[in-house]
Amino acid sequence: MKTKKSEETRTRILEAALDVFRERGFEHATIREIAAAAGVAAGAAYYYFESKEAIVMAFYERSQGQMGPQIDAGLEKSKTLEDRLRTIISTKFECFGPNRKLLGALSAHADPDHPLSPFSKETASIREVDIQFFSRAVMDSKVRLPANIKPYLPRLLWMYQMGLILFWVYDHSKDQRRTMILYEKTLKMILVTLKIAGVPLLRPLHRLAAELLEVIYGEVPGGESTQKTALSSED
Amino acid sequence: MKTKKSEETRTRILEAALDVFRERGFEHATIREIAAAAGVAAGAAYYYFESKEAIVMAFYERSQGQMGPQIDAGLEKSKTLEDRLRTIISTKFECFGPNRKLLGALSAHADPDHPLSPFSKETASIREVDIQFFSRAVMDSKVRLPANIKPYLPRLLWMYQMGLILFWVYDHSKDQRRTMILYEKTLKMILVTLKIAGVPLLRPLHRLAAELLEVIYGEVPGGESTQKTALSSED
DNA sequence: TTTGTTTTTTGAACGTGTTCAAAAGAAGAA
DNA sequence: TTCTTCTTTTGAACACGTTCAAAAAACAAA
Repeated sequence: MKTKKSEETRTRILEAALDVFRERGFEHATIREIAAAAGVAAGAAYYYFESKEAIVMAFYERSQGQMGPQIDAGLEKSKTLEDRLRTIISTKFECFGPNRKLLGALSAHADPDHPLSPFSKETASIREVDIQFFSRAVMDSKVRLPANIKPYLPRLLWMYQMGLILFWVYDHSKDQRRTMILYEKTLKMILVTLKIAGVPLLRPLHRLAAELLEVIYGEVPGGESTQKTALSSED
Repeated sequence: MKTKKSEETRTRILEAALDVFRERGFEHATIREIAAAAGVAAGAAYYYFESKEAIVMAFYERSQGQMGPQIDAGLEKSKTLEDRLRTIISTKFECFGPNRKLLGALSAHADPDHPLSPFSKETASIREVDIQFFSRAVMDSKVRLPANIKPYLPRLLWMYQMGLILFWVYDHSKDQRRTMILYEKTLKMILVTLKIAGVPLLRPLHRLAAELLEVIYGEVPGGESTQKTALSSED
């Protein structure tokens, strides 16, 4: 039974953890310190969270939840694909901003089998919600892409955004200026690329890309499949 | 003084570690187990290696050293850019093959500040040797690229290769078939892209790419700079 | 050989994330 | 209230990576 008090304790621990993380950095923060700050025993943290890193994950999920409406509203207003992508990505930068470095604790997991990896089946639902934003951004926009590539576009854009965020997390430059330039330039490049995607010259690239995407994401456009991991494998 | 015996003990520990890693996997292998297998006390490992992960790094360096001549010989023989790139990349897959999963222990570090990150200043010399291979591959090949992009090509190809390897490390498919397809298709795509890079239609992309690369790598083509990290920042 | 110096090895101890049996508390049911 | 059951909390204990003072071994100079 989900009692009120229990949920309160959970957030108290989460909040305390975020404080300590911000102060000491993720690695130097100790569970005992966090527990003390939350006014509970060390073991209590493990009643609510699977691991130290899972606390960061909880923060991530919570942020994602809070971003949802904000992104929805933004997408409502903006009309062009560029505006929509900017809405999604900029919102993330803003919301994660105060805890930017914290995300470094999660980016340690490239392994899709690790529960906390952005590509794991455990994080599938978070990821799917996220990809949905990009689906909406692409939907009824003027992009004309070959039918065998278009279905993958939202996932590719999500991947792009993950890369951007990763760069951002470790960007030491003032106000993460370098990330902003990366953002600006690469976004333009993507839009230009989508714009000229129709020219016959690029046909060979399309073919290759389509073949590749089908294998990597293991899906034919229109077919159904139970894909759980971000880059599904059928081993 | 570097005694013979000392070096021998070091490799004994390294070899024992690799055995245990292969058997138990990196995470489940314990230092005490490794030390026991090497016939030394637990602390001894730390006389020779900075950390458990540093042992994997040592393996990486050693492999890199062994690959060098092999790649050199291969580059000598092959004439086209495609052949050269295949030589470099395939050699890596072959050499790392038996210890593929081990590299996962290193890929945990996206943080360029971490000593064991592929992008850190500590690993700069390894990285530079590696990038040299790609320089040789590009050198006196028929690729015609704008002068403001071409200098970055070796580093971009190195980055591409790192991505491939990362995918490979976590590829569960039989014989890493999916990675091989990714390899095949993306390599073709890169070659096609380089081939058509000259057409005027792509001019806007060139401009954006050049501006971006200059900021990210912090270098003007021809200027000197003391870049230490893989994606240098001037904060 | 003896003495002094440097390199190597040891293993106990530390700090940390994590586990878990047991205690404490909350919520009904009587 | 008292008994029962479920949830929450505790804190000692564990395993592991790592440190380090001290012992041992190797070496150099006399």
